[in-house]
Amino acid sequence: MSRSTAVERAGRRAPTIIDVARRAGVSKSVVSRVMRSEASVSSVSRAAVTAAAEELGYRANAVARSLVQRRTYNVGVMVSDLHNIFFAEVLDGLYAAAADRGYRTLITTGNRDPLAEASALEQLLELRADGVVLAGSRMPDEAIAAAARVIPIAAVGSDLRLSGVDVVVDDDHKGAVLAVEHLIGLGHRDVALIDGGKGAGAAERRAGYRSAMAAAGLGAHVRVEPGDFTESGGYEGARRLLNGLRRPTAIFASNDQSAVGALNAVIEAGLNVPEDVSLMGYDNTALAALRHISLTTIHQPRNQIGEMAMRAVVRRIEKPGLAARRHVLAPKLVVRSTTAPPRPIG
Amino acid sequence: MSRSTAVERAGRRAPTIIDVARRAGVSKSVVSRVMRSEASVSSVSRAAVTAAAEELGYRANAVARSLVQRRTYNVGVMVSDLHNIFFAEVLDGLYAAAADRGYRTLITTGNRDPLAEASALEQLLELRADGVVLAGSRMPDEAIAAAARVIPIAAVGSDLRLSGVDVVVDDDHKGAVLAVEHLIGLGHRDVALIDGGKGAGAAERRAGYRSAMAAAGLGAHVRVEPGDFTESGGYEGARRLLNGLRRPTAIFASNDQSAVGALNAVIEAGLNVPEDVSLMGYDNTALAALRHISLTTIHQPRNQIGEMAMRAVVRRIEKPGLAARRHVLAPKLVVRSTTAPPRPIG
DNA sequence: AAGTTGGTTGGGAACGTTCCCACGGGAACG
DNA sequence: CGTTCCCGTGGGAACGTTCCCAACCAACTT
Repeated sequence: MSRSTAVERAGRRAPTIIDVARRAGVSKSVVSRVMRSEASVSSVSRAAVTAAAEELGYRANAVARSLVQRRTYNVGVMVSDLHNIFFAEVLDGLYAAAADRGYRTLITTGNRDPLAEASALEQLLELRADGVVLAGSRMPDEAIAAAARVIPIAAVGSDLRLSGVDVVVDDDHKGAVLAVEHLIGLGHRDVALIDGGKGAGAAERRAGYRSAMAAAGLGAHVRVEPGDFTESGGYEGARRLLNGLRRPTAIFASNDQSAVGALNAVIEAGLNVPEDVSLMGYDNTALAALRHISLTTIHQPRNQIGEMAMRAVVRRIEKPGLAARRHVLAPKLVVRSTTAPPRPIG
Repeated sequence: MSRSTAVERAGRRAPTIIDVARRAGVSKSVVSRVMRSEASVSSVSRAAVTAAAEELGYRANAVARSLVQRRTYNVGVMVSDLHNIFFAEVLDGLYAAAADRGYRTLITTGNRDPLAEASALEQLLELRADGVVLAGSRMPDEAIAAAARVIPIAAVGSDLRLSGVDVVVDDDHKGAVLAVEHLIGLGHRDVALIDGGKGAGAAERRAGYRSAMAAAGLGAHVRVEPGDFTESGGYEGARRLLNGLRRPTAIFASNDQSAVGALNAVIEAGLNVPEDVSLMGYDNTALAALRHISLTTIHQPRNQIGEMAMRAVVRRIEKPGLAARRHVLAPKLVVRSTTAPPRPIG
């Protein structure tokens, strides 16, 4: 087999720093200095190099640079599920924060498959990313911990408790408390929860629901209906709740997706939202904001979550000694049209 | 300044092929051969190398490999907007096709900003991606053409006509015809369009609407209401249509997002869908599938679009001489609950 | 006048691989 | 028994940069 690659056979190779140097009549060192906009280059040389580079269509080779610098200025982001719009805004925050600090963001995904996630992470390590952000990972803790020994890692959207990994989470417990307090404040007593099962943050939300109910003296009214963060899970859960003996006057679904399913079940049962049943979601996704749905929900500062995660990783890239931390952000209540006081008794 | 990088100061450097060779008692060549699973290595050496690599936690350095091979086996994907769930499924297709062919997928985004898109593309070129897929790009044609001279490029989700760039599109004209024929087949005559403005595919959908109406002898009933592919655009458009003199019995919105806005306007006007007004969208996004919305729409084979695009790029990476092509895929009608025959007159 | 300084330049080593070539030794062959 | 062949191996060059060091020249200082 010939030494030349497919790409090269195409035509001429991409110009290198040497080609530019030759054309500009200077040494490769000068070209390198101009490209990195270092100060100590005469304006004559600088102009010659700039012109030559322009004429040749020269583009710096990040691969070679990374090799010699032993760092890439890339931060890898492993997104468990690109279908989940939640992560889109997190990515916005990640991007902005990375760009601010002179880093690029490289996205890979595991398509919700732990095995694929592990291989995506492995890929990032082979590419020698300087740091990694895991968004909603479902990998086993030990796999993450092993990687964290090699490279700074931050995790968002999954509440793992690993030393050596920065974790950025919304305070789901507090968010759930906010939701339940809102409903109780409207006068509801029979507030049921549609659970999120093993989903990210579901346990905290459940605990928040329980403690807010207890704090209001409504411990006896606690009712947790199984669910799984999906629309159909919400639908089924709401149906069971509505067919039950004591129909709740308010339903708190663990996320917006399942709240939309629940909304449908309520309407199918011939009931009105919010007159007959109040309904809440969690996450404040684009779904909740749709006029046609207009769901009262809890907002997570997604953008800020991404920003914090990137900041945490970069901080530890640049000062490798530092310890990883846990960053907790405050959620916010967003009132829309699906919650109202319960019908007066009688 | 010291030569050592931040990463290195942390602790020991990542092990190299040389470290493995020393520990296994062989030369670096043998290690390299084992890592690339080449045949001509004795089983003894192979075992020694494997063990040594394992013990040291050796991981191949893709940066160094890319440098010497003059190719990275990375295909860059520039997604104009990660918030658009449409692209998530395209990405699935891209990923699967890339993995099949031994390539990795690197995602970047331009956040709908042409300038940011251009710099994202530039970044991919500096990283020496072997090829690029543009998903929904809004960059000027000339910028794309310039890049296409350097590297194989495929575009999806935007219907540019550039030689040197593979283009994969859904046949939007045909999709619109499908939609209108469905409505006409149900008995509708007053079918209005909520337009997509300058959005990707909007012009073709408009043309398809017009020609299907004309073909059915309903040219006089053509009514194109401005819109912009957003929910609020759909809402406003539908309001204007419903307040007009001759209220349409069916509304074809240029995408699902605007159809949901229109749905809301119809309901607000005290009308029922589909009894009073039939409603169609386009794209078959997750939104349309929600029980609560259950929108009749046109399905684009998103997964397949991604697959085709990746296949096209890889084909030209491996045979640089080949010409770029245009690939057109067929859309499909998906009937749900928002379309029905019009009310009988009288 | 000689030394010092500072700005500018060029060359060589290094980064961690892959690829090519050469070499040695045993098996197969004549 | 000598030649040829093949398998396994090792070493050096190359990939395109950055970084360090040395060298040069002009201007300034003492």
